[in-house]
Amino acid sequence: MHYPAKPYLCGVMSEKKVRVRFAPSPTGGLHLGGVRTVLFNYLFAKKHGGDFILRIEDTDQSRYVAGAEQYILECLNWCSLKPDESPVVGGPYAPYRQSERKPLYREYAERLIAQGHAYYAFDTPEELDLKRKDIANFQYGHAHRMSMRNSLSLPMHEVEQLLHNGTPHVIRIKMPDDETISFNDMIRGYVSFETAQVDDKVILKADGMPTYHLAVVVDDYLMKITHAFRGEEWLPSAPVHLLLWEYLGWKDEMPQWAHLPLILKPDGHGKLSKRDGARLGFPVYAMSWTDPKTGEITQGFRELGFLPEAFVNLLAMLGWNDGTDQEIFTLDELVEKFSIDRISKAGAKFDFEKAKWYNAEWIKNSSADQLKLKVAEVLHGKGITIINEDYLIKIIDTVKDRCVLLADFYQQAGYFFKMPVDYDINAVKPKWTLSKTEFFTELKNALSYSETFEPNDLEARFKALAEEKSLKLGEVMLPFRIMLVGGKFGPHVFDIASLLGEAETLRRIDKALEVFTA
RNA sequence: GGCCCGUUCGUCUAGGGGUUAGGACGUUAGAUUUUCAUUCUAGAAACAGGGGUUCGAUUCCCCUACGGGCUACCA
Repeated sequence: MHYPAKPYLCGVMSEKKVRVRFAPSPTGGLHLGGVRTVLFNYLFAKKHGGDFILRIEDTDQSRYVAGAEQYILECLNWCSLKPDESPVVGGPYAPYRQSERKPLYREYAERLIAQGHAYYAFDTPEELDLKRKDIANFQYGHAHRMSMRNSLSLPMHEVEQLLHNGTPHVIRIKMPDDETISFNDMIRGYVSFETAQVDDKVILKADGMPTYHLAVVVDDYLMKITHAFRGEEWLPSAPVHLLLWEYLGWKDEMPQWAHLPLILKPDGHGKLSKRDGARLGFPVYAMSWTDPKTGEITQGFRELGFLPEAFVNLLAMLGWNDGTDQEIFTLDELVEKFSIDRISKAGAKFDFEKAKWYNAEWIKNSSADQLKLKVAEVLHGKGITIINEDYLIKIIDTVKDRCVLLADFYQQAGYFFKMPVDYDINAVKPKWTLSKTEFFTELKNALSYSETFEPNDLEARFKALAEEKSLKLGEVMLPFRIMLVGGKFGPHVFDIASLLGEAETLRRIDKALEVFTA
């Protein structure tokens, strides 16, 4: 059986309004690959004037984690990828939590049984384990289903008795013995499978909840999803979904599938996981996540000091490009330029160095005004309270080119608000001389004999005094910097002095002199 | 093991039957900056292998190798 590709009309999308969904399972922090899936969903929807829906796939009650759903919502909000319909904003196809749609699924599963496309199975987990141990490569499928305890193998009266007694059971799809199922993936093109290789997946669990397989089909249908994006790890179960769409009689309304390439570990191989972040020293989650049970905190991109614009930008470039050399994109530009046929097929190893480069670019290209709130927050976290916004703006403008992460603003701007406590004493002390003490003592007068406190003026006075004292500029510039900043970094030293102002500059010279000559 | 997907510099990728195989990150060297960073210039660095098809394959086809995914009453 072949499911032909519907014509994929890029930008035309005449017949139906585009509707896509992101359907995470609320089991913990949101992985960067998850955010990329959201992003591609969102970009595709917005590009085609469609809707982006958030649906919570919480069908596994044993894996439910408190707070995870709220966390996901916050992530989307932080990235500005706001759903048009979701458990919180609601929508015409509510509820958007599968746990709240539970009663709905059984009916469809029963319908499949009535049609002979599914069956009850009474095997206990223990029995299944045993079989798997007994028979190498055991698959619950055409080869073994008749030797299991289910409504296909058992006499009808026995099945009725078991059901009547409320015996725990699941419902499994009955895969055809020997068919070829194929479809046209928007990213991969023609893909095909032999049904004989696929097992009879459980579609309704003993607790009455559907598994992903049933839930995704029923909800995508009911929610009128037109295009389904998901990670490549779902490709092997696609034939189950395809068959379900057909058996339920909805084949003509099946969404077009797009299986996204995976994001891989930077070293070695395999899917990128939370553990890799901890091991290699970079975040994997969008935002910090605290495990409610263990209290363990996993740091996220947001808390490490990434701008959401940069995060979205770098994620978009992991597996997609617009065909030009452009690498920095705003969300709006991405929406405008996004196209599925420019998504690559191969998985991408995550490169944290490049990720940081994106953030540095975004910081450099942002205005001080755009950054001020975030920088103020960073400084505030270090005990610095901003009282003069104009001052902060000027400082951001002079230091933002040297910051890669927002947190760097503390190192790069903190000394504008706080006199240095620790000095890079080794850079000055060994070469300190009495004439330097003299120089700086007199420098205070030299600098204060002026109505202005402009960099050029300060520099001229500084140089004149150095010459007068027969000191090489290099001998006193660095000490001056360390007096004001504490270390060997920062913008031009006279810019710093100018920004600091006369009183503060003189104060720092005094204080540092004490330390240097002690 | 079986099935499915994939393979261009270290990494992300552009390209596509005839190209000096392009860009970016990182890296190396130099310039600028009397700190550091930014910036600028230059350099090293890739079509997995073997068969076809073809006048010609990195590009199309097949095989192999390698990598990845799946193989739960998890998603």
